Amino acid sequence: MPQAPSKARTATADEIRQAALEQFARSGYDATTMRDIASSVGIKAASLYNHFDSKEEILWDLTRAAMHELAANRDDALARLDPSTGPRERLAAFVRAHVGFHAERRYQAVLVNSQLGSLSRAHHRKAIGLRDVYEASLKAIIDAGVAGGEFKVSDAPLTTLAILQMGTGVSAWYRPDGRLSIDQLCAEHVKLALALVTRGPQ
Amino acid sequence: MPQAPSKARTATADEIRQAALEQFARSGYDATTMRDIASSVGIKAASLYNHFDSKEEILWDLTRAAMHELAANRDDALARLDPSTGPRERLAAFVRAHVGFHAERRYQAVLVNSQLGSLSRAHHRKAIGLRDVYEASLKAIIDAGVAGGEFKVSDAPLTTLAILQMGTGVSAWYRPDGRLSIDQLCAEHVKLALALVTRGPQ
DNA sequence: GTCTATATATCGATAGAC
DNA sequence: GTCTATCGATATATAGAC
Repeated sequence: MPQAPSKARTATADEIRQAALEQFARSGYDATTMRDIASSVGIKAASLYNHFDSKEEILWDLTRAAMHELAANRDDALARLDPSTGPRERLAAFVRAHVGFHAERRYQAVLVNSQLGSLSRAHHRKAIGLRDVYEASLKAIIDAGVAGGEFKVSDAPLTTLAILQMGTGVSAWYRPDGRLSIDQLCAEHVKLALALVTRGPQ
Repeated sequence: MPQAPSKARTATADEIRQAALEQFARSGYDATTMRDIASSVGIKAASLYNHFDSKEEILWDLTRAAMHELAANRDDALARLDPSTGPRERLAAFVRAHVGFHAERRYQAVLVNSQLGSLSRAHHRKAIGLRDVYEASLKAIIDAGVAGGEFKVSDAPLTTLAILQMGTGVSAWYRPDGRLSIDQLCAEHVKLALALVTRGPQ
């Protein structure tokens, strides 16, 4: 399958991606220099320009890939469900995919959650568009649950953001050697999300 | 009452604080230059050093103040409650204070939530300490509710982070001319938080 | 306390040899 | 595709006149 219009997928370019992703996520885009990235790869800064046109192009390449993979991860999870699956299981699948991504691929998640402001205006707009579509896909699941009577929420847009935000925050503190496994983390977040759409007698 | 060991409270220093806070929050610490801040105040960059020793000192002054005011805001809200008030109302008061701060003073909130990494190591450690204490104060409310049987949670530490994270996210998207007033926003978040600690039959 | 002028450092990016 | 060398811009911060 042909590649989307990003740079060629050479071994060195992938090493640059990996080094830049880790450093952008850990130190921030502005605090990371082209010399830092090159040093991690074992080459000189000038050589980076044989693979990417600019520092911002590296950030956009990584951001765009991360957001597409986040969406693909959700699509995979939902596609495995039977078409007749109800909103509760659809919400659970979304939350498992969302939280799993934010734990397992936290560098990509941190990039998407905190470095969009360093993109060029044009790329920033595209990123916001992708984010809006992602949010809308959760909103649709919640709306369907409300329409069918399975969910009860006081404010659907706010509940959507709250569920996303709980999972997004995982990327800021999750560590592979932490108290909870990723599976446990996802399971707990499914319970939390279901509690938010299941207003019992309080 | 004598001032804590930050810089003197002169009119110009406060103008610098205001300009720096807004620009650090909107553009990020690294992307904001001393010239930018000075220009907003109507002076030259060199003159900033008559009021602050360094750019990082401005950031720390703002961050420290924001975190102390966030805690004071919570203390005020809890102090207004009768000592015999139960966990549900204590949690509600905490969430109202937390979300209200993140909406009403969103520049300060953004600083605390996304610019800690630009602090010096020593200041960063202090900030993390303040954050941990703040998180622990919510955890204590939840633990008390669980111990008394009013709350039911599957994982108290994770529930604590989830409630904080929902409110923290507000600072990223809230706008004064938005759909919900701050009071409405706080009320909705109280409902969300109570749902997370009130596991009814799902 | 503000200014002009500048020190010193480092940034992203380019030129051209190999 | 990598390197050395460097450009040009800009950053934080300082020195010293007023």
